Amino acid sequence: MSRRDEILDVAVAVLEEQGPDAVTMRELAARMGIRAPSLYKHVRDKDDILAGLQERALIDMARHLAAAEPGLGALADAYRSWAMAHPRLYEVATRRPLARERIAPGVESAAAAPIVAAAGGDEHLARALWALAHGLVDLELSNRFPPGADLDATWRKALTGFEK
Amino acid sequence: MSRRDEILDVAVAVLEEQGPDAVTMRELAARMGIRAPSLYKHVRDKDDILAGLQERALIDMARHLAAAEPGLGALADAYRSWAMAHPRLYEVATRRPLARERIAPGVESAAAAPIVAAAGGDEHLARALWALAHGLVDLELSNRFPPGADLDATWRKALTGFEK
DNA sequence: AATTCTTGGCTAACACTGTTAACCAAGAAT
DNA sequence: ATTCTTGGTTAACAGTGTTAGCCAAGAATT
Repeated sequence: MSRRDEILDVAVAVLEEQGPDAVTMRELAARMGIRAPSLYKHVRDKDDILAGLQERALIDMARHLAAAEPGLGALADAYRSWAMAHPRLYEVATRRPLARERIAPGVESAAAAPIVAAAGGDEHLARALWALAHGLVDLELSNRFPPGADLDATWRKALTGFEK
Repeated sequence: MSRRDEILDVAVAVLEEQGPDAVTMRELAARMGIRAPSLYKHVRDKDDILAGLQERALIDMARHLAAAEPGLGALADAYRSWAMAHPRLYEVATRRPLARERIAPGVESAAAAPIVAAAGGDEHLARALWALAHGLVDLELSNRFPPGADLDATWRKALTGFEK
């Protein structure tokens, strides 16, 4: 495993354990037993680390979505459950422009594939479904829904419009 | 107009002109002809400023949505056009937990009202519609859709599921 | 075997961030 | 005439990402 990958491992751990503000060059370095400037021997800058996290999130989510049972409902469940299992990672991967230059080719389309399949190949429908799921997750993660809202019911209602 | 409101005015200007990273206490102060520490006489901390921006965004968006023609399509257009007219403000207002304690009561429900109305009072449907619109806007703003994607068509397709 | 090159660490330092403390002048209130 | 409040000031601190310059150890080359 490359040193860069070790850094990304540590970054994921810090992110999920202590939140995004704790993902600092000095904290990552400390966990690895080195000093912050040494990180730059393996990584271009902090943005490079975040792009790495984004790529990892896409890959992992793609695998999770691909393993879902067939059908729109199961796919939606998979999407939501992945996000809720890795909330910080979901945010950091999602709330920044896709760094297409820094991400291995095919990763983006692999993540999209299960959704496109569920949409029967209709790319507009696929994007609509994706946006719907992302919107629900994003609003839930940033506490925009009133406390106590029955989000299971909301998800069910949301999907009725699209189930054939 | 209170000094706090002046600060928020400046913050909005800096945000839209130079992006979120430029919204710094020293930059805001410089534009007002004072020094950074003086801002703290009118504002609790930087988070207080961001909460103020969030409140302003909600109010302005509520007015814009309320002025839309009746019908789901027009409401969706209004939502999207407001976001595209104030992209940075939309982000900063949306990508942080709703600071309900710092926001005037009624603002949140006023912003939600037009959507709830369009949903015929069904709160789950309203939240689904909101999430759909937010998801589409959010993904567009962070450049997640492939370059050149026909988003008008995606919006049209997205709404077909919900038009009665 | 002797030399050079590369790798991956180090310290020191810089410019910038939000924020606090301590001070002070001017007008309002008593 | 005195005191209090308002809204500004400078100096400073801890923490951020990042660069420059140095150096030891192992790899590679002659």
